[in-house]
Amino acid sequence: MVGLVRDAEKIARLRRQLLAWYACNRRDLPWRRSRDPYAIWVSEIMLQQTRVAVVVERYQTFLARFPTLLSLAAASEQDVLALWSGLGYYRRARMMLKAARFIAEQRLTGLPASSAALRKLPGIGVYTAAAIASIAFGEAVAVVDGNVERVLCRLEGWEFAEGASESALKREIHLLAAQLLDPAQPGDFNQATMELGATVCLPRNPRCLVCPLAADCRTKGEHATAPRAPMLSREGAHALSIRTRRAGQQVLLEQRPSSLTVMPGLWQLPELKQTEVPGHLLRMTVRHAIMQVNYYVRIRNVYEDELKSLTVAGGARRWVSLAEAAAMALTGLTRKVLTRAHLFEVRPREPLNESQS
DNA sequence: GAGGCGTGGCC
DNA sequence: TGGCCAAGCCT
Repeated sequence: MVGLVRDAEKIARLRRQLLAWYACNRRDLPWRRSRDPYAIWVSEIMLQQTRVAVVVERYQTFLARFPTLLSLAAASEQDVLALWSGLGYYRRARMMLKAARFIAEQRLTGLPASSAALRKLPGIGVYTAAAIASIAFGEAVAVVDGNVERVLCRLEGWEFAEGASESALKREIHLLAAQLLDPAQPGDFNQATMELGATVCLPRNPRCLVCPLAADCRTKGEHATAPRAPMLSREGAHALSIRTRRAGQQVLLEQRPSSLTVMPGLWQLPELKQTEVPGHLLRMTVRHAIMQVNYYVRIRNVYEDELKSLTVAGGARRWVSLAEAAAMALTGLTRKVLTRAHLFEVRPREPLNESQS
């Protein structure tokens, strides 16, 4: 399977073409302007299973609020989650905070500088350890993420065989990535491969005409991808209420119990039963996907004096101003509803929520 | 090792 | 409209 090892010339050519392409085509992303290992770390955690466009916005805000590892270590979990609100996979934020506190408690000067040491920190797996080590510290270790897998499989014509173990192929991919890696500039090489996968060697419609590796590619983009687990799409439905005080501009939020596996500790609008949002009170409907479930959520207003007659669930509750709410660890759905209801807009004169029934 | 963990946007 | 993702990690 590994046929490259004796072909030093081909390896040199691939490196040269990839790096030359990257030098001209790299996107100007904020974390590429930093050499700070902490900043690289933040970007890599945020980028896990998350689109670049979303991360670009959040990365700057996060670093402005927590500019150093020590400032993060001193933060409360709720403050960190508040900045993570809407990004999803909230465990990432919790683990990053945990790692920052661990480093601070050990009185270390910063992140460990080797991939092996990084790997021991919570939230840093094989990929992230290699990414930080190569990009921030120049360690000659290859990264393998979804992009690299796709690029190398297409390059070599490797396929995920039906029913066969994926681990053998994954091992080959790691070996090949390690062979190709340019030890002189591992950070750039790794980012170049990922960038190629993200912008040229696309999953569905690869742009082979502009690919710097096309001449050496065995598939020209034609290759079977790994069989995906069939996505179940269930329909769920529940209702949320925007509960407002008539006098003050406040909403009622409840905190999800810390024992939950999904979004523990985050704040949300109180839930209602479907029947408690009849059509004439419906303010809006929001589609919101949580994992593999599409929820069609019905929203109504509930004023404070109506609360007693409606469903009451357990959990901590707080009346908060909209400014406070905007700064809290809201679930993505709640943030979406409050934004879409224009509650986060500054409209001083307008009485809140009385425009519709 | 498979399943759990979020979300906004794209087609 | 609704299915399908996108720079993984943990258990």
